Amino acid sequence: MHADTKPRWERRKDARPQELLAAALDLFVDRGYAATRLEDVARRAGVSKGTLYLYFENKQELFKAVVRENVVQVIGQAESDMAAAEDASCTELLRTMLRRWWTELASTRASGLAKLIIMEAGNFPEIAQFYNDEVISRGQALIASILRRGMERGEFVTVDAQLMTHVLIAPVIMLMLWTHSHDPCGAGVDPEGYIETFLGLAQRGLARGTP
Amino acid sequence: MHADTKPRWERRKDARPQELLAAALDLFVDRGYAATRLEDVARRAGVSKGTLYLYFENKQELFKAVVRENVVQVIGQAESDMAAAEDASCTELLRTMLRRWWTELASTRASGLAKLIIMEAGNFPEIAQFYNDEVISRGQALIASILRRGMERGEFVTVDAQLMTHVLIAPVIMLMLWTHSHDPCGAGVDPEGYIETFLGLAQRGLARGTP
Amino acid sequence: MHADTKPRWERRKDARPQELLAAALDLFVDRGYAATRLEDVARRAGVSKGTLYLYFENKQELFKAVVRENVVQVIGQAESDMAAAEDASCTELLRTMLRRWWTELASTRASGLAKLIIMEAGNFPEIAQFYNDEVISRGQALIASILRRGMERGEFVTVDAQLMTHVLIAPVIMLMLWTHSHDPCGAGVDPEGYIETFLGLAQRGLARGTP
Amino acid sequence: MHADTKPRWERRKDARPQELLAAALDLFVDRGYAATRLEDVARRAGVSKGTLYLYFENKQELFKAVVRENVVQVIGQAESDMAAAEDASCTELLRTMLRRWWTELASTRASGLAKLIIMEAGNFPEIAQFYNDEVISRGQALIASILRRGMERGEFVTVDAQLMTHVLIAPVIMLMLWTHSHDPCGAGVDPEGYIETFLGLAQRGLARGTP
DNA sequence: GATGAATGAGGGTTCATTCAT
DNA sequence: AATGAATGAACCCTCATTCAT
Repeated sequence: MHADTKPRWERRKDARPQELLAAALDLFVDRGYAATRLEDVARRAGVSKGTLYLYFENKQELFKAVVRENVVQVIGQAESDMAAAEDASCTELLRTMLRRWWTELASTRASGLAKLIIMEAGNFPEIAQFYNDEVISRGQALIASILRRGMERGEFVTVDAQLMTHVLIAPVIMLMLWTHSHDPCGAGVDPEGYIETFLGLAQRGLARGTP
Repeated sequence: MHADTKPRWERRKDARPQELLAAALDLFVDRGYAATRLEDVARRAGVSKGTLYLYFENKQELFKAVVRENVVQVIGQAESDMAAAEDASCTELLRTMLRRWWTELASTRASGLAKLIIMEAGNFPEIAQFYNDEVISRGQALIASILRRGMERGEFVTVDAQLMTHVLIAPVIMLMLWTHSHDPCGAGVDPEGYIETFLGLAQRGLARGTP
Repeated sequence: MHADTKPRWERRKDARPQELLAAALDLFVDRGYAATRLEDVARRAGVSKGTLYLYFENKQELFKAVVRENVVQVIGQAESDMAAAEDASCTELLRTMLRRWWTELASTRASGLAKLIIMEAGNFPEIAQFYNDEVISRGQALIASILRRGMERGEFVTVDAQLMTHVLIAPVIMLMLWTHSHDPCGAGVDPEGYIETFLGLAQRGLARGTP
Repeated sequence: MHADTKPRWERRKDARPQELLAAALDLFVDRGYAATRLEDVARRAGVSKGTLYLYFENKQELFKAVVRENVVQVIGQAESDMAAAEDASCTELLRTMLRRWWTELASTRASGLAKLIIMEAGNFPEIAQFYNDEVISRGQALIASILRRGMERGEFVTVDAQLMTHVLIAPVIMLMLWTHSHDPCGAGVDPEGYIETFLGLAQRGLARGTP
C-alpha cells in the first residue's frame, strides 16, 4: 500500500537541459538537422514533446544550444591557451592546436555537427551563419595567427596565411567527416596515424630550412 | 486522321529519364536529399509530378539512379595516363594528378555529387558501398602508387603511403565540398590559390632534401 | 519562533480571486477568449499558473466569473435617476441618458466586456442570457420609456418605440466596440464628436416640428 | 462486377474553390477565425486537409478569399452604381445605399464576417488591415461622398461628413452583428422595421427644412 | 503515356490542464 | 496553499505517393 505506483512524471529541472542536449546531439549527428524529429529527441531524453519547449524555444535554438555546449566551449579554451603561449615555438604550437582539435572535437560525437553543417547549411542559412560566426571564423583565426607569428619569427616559409589555413584544416575536417560518417570513403583510416602523417607533412612543408 | 503521322515528340519518351536524372542531379546537389521535392524535379524536367513515377519507383530509387548515372565513368582515363607516364618525375606526376582531379572533376557539377554521397551515405549504405568500390578505391590506389614509386626512386621521404594518400586527397575533397556548398566554411576560398598552396605544401613536405 | 507572528500576506488569500478576475478582465477584453492564455492571466495577477486552478475550475469558469463580477451593477442608478426626472424635457432626458451611458459605461473598461460578450456569446449561451436579462433588457426599457413619454407629450414624432430604441442604442454600442477594439473600423473616431453628431441627428430626427 | 466501387476521390477542379469558400464562410462566421480549423473546412467541402492547400496558400489567404468573394464584390458594384447616379436625389441615394447594404450584405451570411473582424482584429492585424482597406475605407468613402454631395446641393443640413458617416453605419453594423450573432442583445429585432426606423430617423435628421 | 488533383501521415509548435514537490 | 515542470491533444502546414481522367 505504500506506493510502488510510479509517478506519471518526475520533476528534474536541473538535469533536463543536459539530458535534452545529449539526446539532441545524438540524433542531430545521426540523422542530420531536418530529419531529426523533436519528438524523438524528447523521447530519448525521457520526456514528452512539450517539455522540450520549456527549455528551448524551438528546433533552431535547440541546435544552437547543442553547438554551444559541444563546440563553442572548446574553441574558447583553445583561444585562451593560445594567448597564454606567447613564447612557445610556432611549430610546436601549431602541432598542439591541430592535435587538440582532433582529441577534443574531431574524435568526439561533436564532429558529427561539422558534417551536419556542411550538409544542410544551404537549407538553413541562419544556422550556417551562427556556426560560421561562432566556430569557423574563430578556428580559422586561431590557425592563421599561428602561421603569421611563425612567419614573422622566421620559423615558417612565407605562405598566404589564409589559404594555408584552409589547407591545414581540410584534413582535420575530412577526418571528422570520415569518423562520424557511415560512408566507407575513409573507412579504415587510423586516426592516430592519419593525424601524425598529416602533422609531419605540414611541419616539413612549412619549416624554413636552417641556413 | 492518317495514323502514320509521327507524333512530334515521340522521341521524347526515350529522353525523359535523362532529363529527369539531370534535373534530379541539380536539385539533389543543391538542396540535399530530404529537401529536394519531387515536384520541383519534375517541373525542372518539364514534366508533371506523376510522370516521374512512371520512370522511377520512388524518391530513393531516383536518387540511386542519379548516383549510378553520374558517378562512375571518371577514373579510367587517369589510370591509363598514369600507366603511360612511366618515366616522369613523381613530384610532377603527383602534381599533375591532383590538379587534374580538380580541373576535371572537382570543379564540375559532379563534385556536388561527391558531397551528397558523403553526406547521405548514412541513409544509403548500398550507394556508399557502390561509390567506394567504383570510385574511391581506384582513386586512392592511383595516388598511393605514385607515392610508392616516388619513395622507391628516392624522390620522396618515407611515409606510410596509404595514410599519406588519405591526407593528400582530403584537401581536394574539402575543396569539392566547399565549392558545392552554400555554407560559409570555405566561402571566399579561391580554388586556384588553394590548390597551389596545397600542392606547394605537399611538394615541400614530401621532397627528400638533396644532400 | 513565536507562532503568533502573522505571515505578511495572509490577507492575500482573500484578495487572490479579485486580482485574478481583474487580470482576466484585462486580457479577455484585450485579446478575446481564445487568445487569452491562462499563464498570462496568472502572471499579471502575480501568481503562478497552478494557483489559478485553485480558484477557478477552468478557463470557461474563469470567464463566467469575470462576466458576473463586472457586468451587473450598472443600471440601477440610471433607473432611479430617470424616475426622479418626471418633468424634464424628454429631448433633454434622452440626451442625458445616452450621454451618461457613454461617460459612465462605454468609456470605461467595462465597454470591453460588452464587446467580448457580444462576440463570444455564440460560445457561451448561458452568459449571453444572463447578460441580456440583467443589463440589456433593463437598459432598453429605460430608453423606450423616454421615447414613449416624449411621444405622449407631443415632443417626439410617432415612431415604434422598441425599434427606435434599438436604433438609438446601436451607435453607442458601436462606439463601445470601436473604443475597445484594435481594429481600424472606427479608428480615429473622436468619441466626443461622434456622440454629439449622433445626438444631433437623433434630436432632429425625433423632434416634432413646431407648427 | 462493373464497378459500383466508389472512387476514392473525385476530380472537380473547377468546383472546388467555390465549395471551399462556401465551407470556409460558414465556419468562419460560426466560430470565428482562430477557432476555425482548416481540417473542418476541408471536410465540410468534402475534401481532405491537403486539398485545401492546393487552392489557398494558407489560412489567412483563405480568409481573404472569402472576404473578396462575399464582400468586396458587392462594394465594387455599389461604387459604380453610385457613380452612375449623378443626378439622383441624395436623400434617395443615401436611402438606397444603406438599404442595399442591408439586402446584399448584412442580411446574408457574409454579415458574420464583420463580427469576426471586430472580434479578432486585434489578434490578426494583417487581416484587419486587409479588411479595412478593401471594405471599410471604401464603404465609408461611399457614404461620405453622398453626404458631401447632399450638403453641397443644399439637400442636407451641414454636418461633419466623416463623423456622420460613422454614425450612419453604426446601426447597420449593429444589425449585422445582431443578425449573425447567437447573443440575444438584438434578438427579436425585425430587420425590416429596424432599417425603416433608422432610415426615417436619418432622413429627418439630415433633411434641410424647406424655407 | 501523361497529367495534376487528391490524399493523409507527420513534423513543429502552442497551451489548457495536471500533479509532484 | 502555492508552485511550475510536465503532459498531450490539437492545430497549421508540407510533401511523397496514388489514381481518376
